[in-house]
Amino acid sequence: MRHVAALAGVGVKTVSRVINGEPNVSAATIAKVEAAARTLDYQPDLHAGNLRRADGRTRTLGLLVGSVDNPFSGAVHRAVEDAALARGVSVFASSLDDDPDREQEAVSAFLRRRVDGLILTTISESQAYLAPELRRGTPVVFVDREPAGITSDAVVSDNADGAAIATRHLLEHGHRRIAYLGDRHDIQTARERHRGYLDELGRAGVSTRGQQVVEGLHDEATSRAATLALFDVPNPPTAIFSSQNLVTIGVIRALRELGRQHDTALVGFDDVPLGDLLEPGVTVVAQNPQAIGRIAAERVFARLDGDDSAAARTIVPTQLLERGSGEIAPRAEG
Amino acid sequence: MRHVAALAGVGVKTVSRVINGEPNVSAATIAKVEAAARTLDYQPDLHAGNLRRADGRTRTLGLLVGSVDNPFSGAVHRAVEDAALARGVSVFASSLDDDPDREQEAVSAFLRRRVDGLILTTISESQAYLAPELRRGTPVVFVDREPAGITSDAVVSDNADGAAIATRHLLEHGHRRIAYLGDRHDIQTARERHRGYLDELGRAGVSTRGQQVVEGLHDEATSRAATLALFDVPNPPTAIFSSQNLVTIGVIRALRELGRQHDTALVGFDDVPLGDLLEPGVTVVAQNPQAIGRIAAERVFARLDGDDSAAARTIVPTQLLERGSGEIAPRAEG
DNA sequence: TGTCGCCTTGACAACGATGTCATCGATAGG
DNA sequence: CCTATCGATGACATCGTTGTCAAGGCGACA
Repeated sequence: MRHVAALAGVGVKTVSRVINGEPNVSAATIAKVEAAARTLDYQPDLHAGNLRRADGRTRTLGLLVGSVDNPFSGAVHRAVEDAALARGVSVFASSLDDDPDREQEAVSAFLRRRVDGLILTTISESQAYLAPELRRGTPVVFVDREPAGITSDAVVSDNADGAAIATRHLLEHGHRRIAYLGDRHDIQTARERHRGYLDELGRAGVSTRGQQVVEGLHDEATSRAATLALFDVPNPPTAIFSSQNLVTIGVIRALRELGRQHDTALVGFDDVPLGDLLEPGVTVVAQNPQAIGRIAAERVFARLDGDDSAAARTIVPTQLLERGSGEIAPRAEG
Repeated sequence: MRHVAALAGVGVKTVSRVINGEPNVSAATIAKVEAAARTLDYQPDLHAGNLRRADGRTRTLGLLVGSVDNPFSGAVHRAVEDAALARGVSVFASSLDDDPDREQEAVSAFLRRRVDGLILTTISESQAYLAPELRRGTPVVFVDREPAGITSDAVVSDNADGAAIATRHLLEHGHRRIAYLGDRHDIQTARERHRGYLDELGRAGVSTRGQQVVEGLHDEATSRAATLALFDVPNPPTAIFSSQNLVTIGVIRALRELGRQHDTALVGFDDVPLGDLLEPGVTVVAQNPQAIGRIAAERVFARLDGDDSAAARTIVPTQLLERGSGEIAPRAEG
């Protein structure tokens, strides 16, 4: 900026005025400064400005998702980016990998960079460590999973309800042996989905005792292995509820290997890419990651714009997509 | 930091020393400062530090990909993040949407935030506008597509070669009417893939005249429509080469609607999620986005570490994955 | 015991920008 | 013609941090 001022033959403050479009600068001066800026290919330093600027905004957001490589996360990310772009805000994106240390690291990196707001998927037992930052006025919106040990905005799917819908769907198609394949128990949504499954069985008066329940599945490989094991017993399940997209994919692989994809019902939680093109099509309780991301971003910006209403939990509806795999009838008892 | 210094009863410079782990601070002082920092929940301001710091590094990277929502982009992003995380670098990720204005906007936003390096997928005709920034010493690595009007590192797939492999594969299976469904012609990789297709037909002595070539396809919907139209002529193609993942998905949808997925061969460029689970499995020339992202990040960091060798173009091999759709024999002439 | 040198520490300027305020000249009003 | 007002401009302090440098204290060594 000094250089631009020197080249244009004006003071730095005048350059600042031109760059920021402040009023009360003569047309001739504006032209001189703009020419100089172009010549020097000047880009203002946003951070230096922020240091002194009144609002102290970095026009930057921190986003923590499961993994930027996961379709659900990608959709959330894209929605957040779209909302941010409209306001000239850039987004730092990081992957959680369901690792509490990564959560801490990422949040800390965001805060050191003075992001204006945080949109977080979390895994650690408590997010109480964010309390000081919240008091400082930084908006924090939790996505996908609700926070613990702290109160702040959250945008989530109704996991228990969605799991119940999936389970009911299978019950309604006559299944009574419905295996549950779930993610790690330290994940809040996994616990909720497990609960929804059990509750629905209970409501239907179906014993939860005889059901095969496997938790701790986190990727395709472990899910595939767990599915294969399901059929290694006398009375294998006639239906499977898989509570996460990668788990669902593992189940599909295993069922194909066993040649049982057409005689074992499957409903997954969270949509699977190209799920409608598989045979059978994969019936899922789909979440709405676009809406989750969009609403979370809107919430952050509303807070930044001064909204100080009480922290709210927004529930984004799930939707049962019947594509075939969930509508398979139970095998005749054998 | 002033507050921490005041609470600890020391000077700000001493706090700075403790925070940065500089030597020559007494153990007692370190303890006092750390206690004060914890009490106040102090987070150093990275940007303020950078303003004065000698190296002027923000420990920040700008990444521009097709769309953070696209599986290819997600994989690149994840690889870049992994490399960056190891060095304490955070990543700004933006989506290009193949829009030149977005390219300019995103790069400008990155530069205003003083990123240490850029990893870019580009669409505008020339990246000459980056020359001043390059001269300033900012490493710029182009991914997926090569730059124009400027020389800098690039990490790409061999698009023409991959397209030739796909085409040859179809020729070897006896096809002579091989339709080409491609992306917009202003995309460098799309042109390369088109070229590879034509070249291979030429090498095989197959006329390119009679082939149906549709370009300008950018999403599932347009690709689906174009595919349906392919079969609206007297001698429809017996094979299709689709030059991009979304285009491939559109083709699959259309072939299913027509009931021709088992009698029309298909090879796609770029892998498709769950492509191995479809029926038939989708034969593709797969790229290696993980490697592309990783190598690009390594390149940026090598440059930052002082590597000033000539700009290099790294070609990441493609791989033909035979899964069924590409091995379908031509229909008997009718 | 004096000197030297090392460890420890803080005062101060500087990074690149913006907020505040004073100055200057021109214009309008009396 | 004088003064009040306003537009245009720049000097200067400041944001939070680090680089530089000097000073004070203490132990070691001659």
